[in-house]
Amino acid sequence: MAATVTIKDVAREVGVHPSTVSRALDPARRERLGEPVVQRVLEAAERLGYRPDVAAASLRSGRSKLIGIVVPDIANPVFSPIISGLERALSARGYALIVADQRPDRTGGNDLVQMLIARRVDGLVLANVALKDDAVERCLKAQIPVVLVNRSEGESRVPSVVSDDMAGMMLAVEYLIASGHRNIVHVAGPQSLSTGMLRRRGFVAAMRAAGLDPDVDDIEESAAFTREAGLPAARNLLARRPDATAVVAANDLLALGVYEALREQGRRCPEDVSVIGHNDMPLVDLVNPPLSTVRISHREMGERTGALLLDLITGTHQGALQIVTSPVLVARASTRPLEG
Amino acid sequence: MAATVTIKDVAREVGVHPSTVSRALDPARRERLGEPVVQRVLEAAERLGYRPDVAAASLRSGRSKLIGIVVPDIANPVFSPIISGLERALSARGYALIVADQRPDRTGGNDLVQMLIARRVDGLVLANVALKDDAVERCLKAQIPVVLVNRSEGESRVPSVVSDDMAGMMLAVEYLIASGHRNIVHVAGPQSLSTGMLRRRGFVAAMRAAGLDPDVDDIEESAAFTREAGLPAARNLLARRPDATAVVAANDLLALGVYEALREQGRRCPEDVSVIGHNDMPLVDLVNPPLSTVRISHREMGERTGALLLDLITGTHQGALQIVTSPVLVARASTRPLEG
DNA sequence: CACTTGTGCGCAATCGATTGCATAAACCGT
DNA sequence: ACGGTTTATGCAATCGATTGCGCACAAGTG
Repeated sequence: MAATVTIKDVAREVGVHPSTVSRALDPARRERLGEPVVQRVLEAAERLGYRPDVAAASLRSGRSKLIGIVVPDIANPVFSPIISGLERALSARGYALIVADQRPDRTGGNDLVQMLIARRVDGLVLANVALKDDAVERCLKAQIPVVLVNRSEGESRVPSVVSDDMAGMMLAVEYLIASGHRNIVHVAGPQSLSTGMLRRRGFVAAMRAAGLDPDVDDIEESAAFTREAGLPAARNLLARRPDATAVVAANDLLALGVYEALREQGRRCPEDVSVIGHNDMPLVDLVNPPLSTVRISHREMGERTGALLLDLITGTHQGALQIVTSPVLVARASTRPLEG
Repeated sequence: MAATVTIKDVAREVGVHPSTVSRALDPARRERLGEPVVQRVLEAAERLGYRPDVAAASLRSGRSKLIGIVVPDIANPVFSPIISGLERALSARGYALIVADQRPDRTGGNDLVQMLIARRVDGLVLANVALKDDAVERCLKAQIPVVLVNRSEGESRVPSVVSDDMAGMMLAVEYLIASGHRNIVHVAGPQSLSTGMLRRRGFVAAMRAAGLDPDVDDIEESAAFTREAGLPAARNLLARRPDATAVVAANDLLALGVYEALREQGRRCPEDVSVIGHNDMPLVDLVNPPLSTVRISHREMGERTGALLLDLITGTHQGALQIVTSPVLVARASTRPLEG
């Protein structure tokens, strides 16, 4: 078997003490050592094929070079690019990523954060916080660096990386208004999530700014950010407001639910009703009709989350703790100007 | 600060030796202990909020309860459900998952497997092997349990969980033939991957079985399993075989590339040309026209991969080492019978 | 030339849990 | 009642790397 080569073997090979090898291998503390020794250690380590034992290092130093991320669903097209971007940022700096999936059916969901902490992760990313979430409390209490991504908390107690959800929704509404629409309604996301609440606020703000004061009838809250939840929500909304000429959905999946509801009623998109989504997830440019939406770069959010978290861990962070990225409107064929 | 409570604290609390606590906490070796002691230990551990230090346990025991997975792209709709299913199977048994993304731009891709091994993972899942891949060699040499998923190796040296790619493609072709099509062509995937090669073989086999002997002109190999690669491949193929009435693509993204090529040429799907894909990824039921395809349950593959790997690790495995799942045909609107 | 200052490295304790072996107590049969 | 088992638990070494402390030896100072 490949007898695992330890720091001791390298030390014996070079003729120095293990502690010297340890120092020589760490770029930070290498400075205090003599140049020739460092070279010999490096050469020997390379030659013997030395790989540090992360477990041992972690045990002694308390640092694991591991980051944990908790997501509601790995396969969700919103979260998978976030994970991807995060992994990229982390691996570039020698960190690895543990992914934990917070499905509702999971026994004691709160255990997830505990589990990751028990694994001694150096930092944590939460992609699933609600506006009021005790997972954040637990991280705070555990003194562990944590960054929220995609969704933020009610009170901003911890750093976060999010899209400007209000602004994104305002872009969508303003675009419709500029196209002549006045009877605009909103399929909102769950109001327990920042994305649901802020997008709804953006809707209301943009409508008011145009002198259109939306009332409760103009908004229907969906049970989840899914196609399945979008359909009944859209049905209700369209029944209440048959005169609506445009529907703004809180995300793309909900917008696809709206498509289905319209189809059920025999109304056409965009001829009868314009629809606009949020996220610009893959393939929505190919659905029928191609969906107008608000584009968010989830991958970029993941990358910036990683950079922020690592800076926090190493204590080198400077700059804002609340990072907000700017979404852009992508107009496709599901929206059209209202004819006079 | 939350002074981390160790096994020693629990031992002191109960009035026993640390080793006793260690045994009491392990369901396997608990049997050999007295009932009352076990109870008191469990109670004390619970009360003090004891969390085992995985790093310490890993160092001593050599087991990390970590599994690594290497994927070509986390955000790919084929691989993200695999990761999701895998994570579910693993977490149910106390294992956590480290995800590593094997992007082409990565410096020294082979380091990924090494990196995971250096982190002392108990097992490895490779979702990105080519037919001839030295990553497998390295795992074999490192004596580490490994399972391939989605793609298999040329020589079956290691366990794998894959869809029956040949059979899936034959389903597609047979369906078209039964609908009256004869001039059927194939946009193949990269032949360096098992999915690309086996699906191509399935195409050839099904055609031959129907007495139609396809030649090289009927097949165009794409550079990658992407929409972008599908477009030029489809262009070439349709130029060579303008009389083709049906195109079978090696996966859904390639099929979407075929859509674009048809649109460029002003030909309609399915009126002029039927198209069929492979994978049944999310949203292909909503594109225009809804794509007929061969459905693979990637999530289930992920779950079975996890179960297999854990059985391998614990040495309790019995049964086949090559698991093959059966795909099903999903007929939608992109295919239609050929009118006599 | 003695004496302080500094540099480079060795020493040994330590992180927390696991495990082979030792041992004391309980139990058994005759 | 006693030797021989069996059973339950204690003991201490161990995994591999990190790190505070301290010791040489060299360089610098009066």
